[in-house]
Amino acid sequence: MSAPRKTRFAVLGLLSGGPLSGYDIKKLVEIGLSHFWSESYGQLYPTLESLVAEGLAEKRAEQGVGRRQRHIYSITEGGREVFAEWLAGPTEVPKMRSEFLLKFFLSGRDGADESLRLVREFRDQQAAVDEEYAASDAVLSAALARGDVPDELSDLIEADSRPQLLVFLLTLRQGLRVVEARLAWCDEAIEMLERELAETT
Amino acid sequence: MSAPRKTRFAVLGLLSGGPLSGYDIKKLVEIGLSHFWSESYGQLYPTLESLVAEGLAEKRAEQGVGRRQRHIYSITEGGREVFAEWLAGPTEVPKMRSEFLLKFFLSGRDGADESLRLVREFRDQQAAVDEEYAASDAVLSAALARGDVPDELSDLIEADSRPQLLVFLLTLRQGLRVVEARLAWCDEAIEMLERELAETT
DNA sequence: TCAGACATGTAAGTCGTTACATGATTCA
DNA sequence: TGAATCATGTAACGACTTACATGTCTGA
Repeated sequence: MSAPRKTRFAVLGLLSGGPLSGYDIKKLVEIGLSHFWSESYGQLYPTLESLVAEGLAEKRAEQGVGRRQRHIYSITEGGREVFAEWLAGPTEVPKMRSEFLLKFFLSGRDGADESLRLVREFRDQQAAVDEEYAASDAVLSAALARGDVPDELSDLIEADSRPQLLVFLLTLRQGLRVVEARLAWCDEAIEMLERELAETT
Repeated sequence: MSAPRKTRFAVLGLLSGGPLSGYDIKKLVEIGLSHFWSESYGQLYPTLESLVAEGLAEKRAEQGVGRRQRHIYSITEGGREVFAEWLAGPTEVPKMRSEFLLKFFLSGRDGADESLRLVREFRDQQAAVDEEYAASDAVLSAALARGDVPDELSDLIEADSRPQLLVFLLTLRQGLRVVEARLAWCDEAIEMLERELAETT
């Protein structure tokens, strides 16, 4: 049994930084959490409603002077407790599913040529991700050194919060390290497969 | 839209190595693919039925002399085509969801202490996985050097198939590399957070 | 005026897990 | 005899995504 229901905690966690609308939350996730988390509206709005129903969040209508009516949610004391419990509790060891690794494994029967093609394709994919992460890392590292928070992140990170900026940089850097490990693996795999191919022919 | 339905391809791929029962497939996935793939019976048996319904696999009842009736599935020509198309087609860039990274990111507001606790916990978790993978890697590397297939893998890998054994070893080794990258990241993160903590106090 | 961002929501469908139900055979 | 393994399947639930539906405001 045991429902993961992790969307709840992501929402609660973001709300613990201040009141937000569903739309805000979606944007924040896209800006700051996209390399390790995602949420869709179809998940978000119902989750917000259920949080309110359970007393973990409160909904308030912002009267629209100019724009369309927004619904602003704030976390309650109960919500903070539930969030803190989750944070302190056990963290699931994720069971991943990698389509690439599945293909690669299953390509073993078709011979090293096909496996090689797959690795090369994967390498290109990962190299693109690597560049992206490396660029963000540079921006954030510089910001941390200067001690200020980049504009785009001001909704996600409190001004002058060095610990928050550091944690943000570190989450990104884990992604970077993993991608670089995969890149190194690609090179090893290509070399071993090429040698295998050379020996067979 | 576009249904992933990747279980179909995993099944088709395993079937392309020879006829198997649902139970066999489950076991094979557990033995050989567990670090990057999983299947549950609740997914497997319906998938097998739908494969038969679409003419991609054939079902045959094995008359049980001793044991309970088994249903053996074989791949058809059509199944091979569908499988080959998937193998040649584009590979999805996975959108991962890491509960750890979510917690870590969200812990930034609670200060570096909480973040440190999370990283240390994660490090222990990853270290355990690392040991496991490293042990398997040693066994497989030795087998590859000797040129024989370990007994436990004889259902998954054809005897004398060096390319298959190599690919098997390489899938494992990607896992190993990634885990080791995470371990290195943990050390970096711990160091940076400790320094942050020291400077603040 | 029209594209793009802002903004909220629902419906349908897929994917996947867990728990349940059932029953045979083997071996200690 | 009883636990473990072999073996097949279903029911219920939960999580999540996509597409759809709708409408406002801002600025080029």
